[in-house]
Amino acid sequence: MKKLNKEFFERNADDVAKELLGKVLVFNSGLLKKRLRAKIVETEAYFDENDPASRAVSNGDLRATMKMGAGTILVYGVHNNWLLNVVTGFEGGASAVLIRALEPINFEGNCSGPGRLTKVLGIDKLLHKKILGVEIFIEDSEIISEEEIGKSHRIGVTKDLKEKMRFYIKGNKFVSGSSRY
DNA sequence: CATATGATGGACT
DNA sequence: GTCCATCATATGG
Repeated sequence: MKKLNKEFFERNADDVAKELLGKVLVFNSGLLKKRLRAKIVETEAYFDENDPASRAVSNGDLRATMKMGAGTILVYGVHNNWLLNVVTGFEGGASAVLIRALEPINFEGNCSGPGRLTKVLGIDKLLHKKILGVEIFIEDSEIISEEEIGKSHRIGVTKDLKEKMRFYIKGNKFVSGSSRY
């Protein structure tokens, strides 16, 4: 199975977010000495200064990180959680895709939620600003058709865009969900 | 150093 | 649906 290359991420964040559904996230856990694999089932797209929900607006470090090359890993800490993102678009632009939920393939754990999945995998800010490829990368896999992709507003965001920027695989039980969603 | 701030999660009505 | 504990940053003095 081939790794997704940089070109895959050098596109609009919403396109990347949609196509990332069904792909396989691979995380080489040095701590567990194990290669963890999980299917991406839920994502969100974030943009630049024009996106009121993006932390690129108010956070200098995140803005700088999102303007780095496509395929850069961005780890955002909020509340007591780490959220895993991948920088998208071209260098100089500020956009990223947030990985919100995973379906575990070769391990056990509740990965239905951006904070949960990082906790289960053991991801923290050590990965911040690293490039997708060694510790963590994404493999090409099944393609989710447009009809199978559900869309909604982004979660927990105070000021969201009119556009629906959250994408998930319809009917997948690993998609994060509760009364709040 | 002090303080404000949540891309959350979980408990509760 | 609402409420709130919690804590690693970012930022300003």
